[in-house]
Amino acid sequence: MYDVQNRIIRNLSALEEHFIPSRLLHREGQLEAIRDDLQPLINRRDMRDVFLYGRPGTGKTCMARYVVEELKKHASVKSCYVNCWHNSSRFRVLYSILERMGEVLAIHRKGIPTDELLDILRSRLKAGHCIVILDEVDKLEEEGILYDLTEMERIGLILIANNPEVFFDIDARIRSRLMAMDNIEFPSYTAIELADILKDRAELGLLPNAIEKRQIEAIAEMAGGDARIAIDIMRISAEDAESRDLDRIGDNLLAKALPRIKEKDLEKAVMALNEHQRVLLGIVKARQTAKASDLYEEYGKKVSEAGIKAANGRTLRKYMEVLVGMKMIGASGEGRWREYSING
DNA sequence: CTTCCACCGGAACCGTGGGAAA
DNA sequence: TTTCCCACGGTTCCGGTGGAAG
Repeated sequence: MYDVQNRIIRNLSALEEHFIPSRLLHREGQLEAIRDDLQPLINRRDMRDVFLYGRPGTGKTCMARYVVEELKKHASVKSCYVNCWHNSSRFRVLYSILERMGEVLAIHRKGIPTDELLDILRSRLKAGHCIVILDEVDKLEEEGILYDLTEMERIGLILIANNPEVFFDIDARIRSRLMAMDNIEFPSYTAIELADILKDRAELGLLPNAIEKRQIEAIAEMAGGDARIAIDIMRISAEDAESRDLDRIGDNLLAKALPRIKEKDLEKAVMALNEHQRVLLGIVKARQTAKASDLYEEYGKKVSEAGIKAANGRTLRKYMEVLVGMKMIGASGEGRWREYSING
């Protein structure tokens, strides 16, 4: 569909999360390094596995996709992207890989053992190499899958995580394999670098004069080194301006965009919780800080008021673990002196 | 110093639900 | 249809921990 009557947005997809730009600014070193690691695939040899780490919005995922797409123009390899946040078990990771390789029909059976998935994958790989991008690899619950995949021939891994601490308290055999990978750091962008990236996106996604250079610099300053946030601010304020039928983005819309992004992110995260987790989160939020004993006591009260069957104590601790892992709640102290608090 | 207490978290276990084979 | 097999979320069990109480 052509956006003929649009006054702000030229091409919305260029401002969305999964867009892969034709060039990646300020990542020349990383790009070269990964290209070198993938190089052997062109001659049908195994690539060197890579591990990309850095804070959110530093271009890791984008880079991985970019490099894989680029390579596919020169080599016949398959590729698949798996997000370990949603696929955290050994079974789920393998299932996703096979699914993205087009093997769904063959494995419709639900009662299939995980080891059989490994065998299927192994046999499919006889046909050629496959690059697997494992995003948010630090969210994996069964790290053993990393061992399975690293020992498999014709599979190339691109692992992505927020911090290199995935290496800590992990099985030594797996750790040594991770250490042997090419570890590539993605530092946060500076405001100047972010402004360059935004200029590129604005050229693709927005109509001329929809946004001023000065405003782009302001967004870059706001985003705190996070390209995802920067581009989101631009997209949301552009959509806002478009819906108000303006012919340029107003400064007031820019200022409104950042809190809206945070709000949306939180909303999305809360949606993913179950009712017990929401009760727990609500209690900590209301009190700002809660000792474990008080938290569980109040949970019991709230839940019986609402007529919900209380979850087992161990289950509650697992729920709290999830909440803390999502950074929605902070935790300090040990044992019965553990105290939970609201972040930020 | 020893025992107790209340929570933490790993591991084994169980019930459930869905798909396939008999 | 029944029977079997499996993954998965939740539960049960239990050793660990460290300040408080005796």
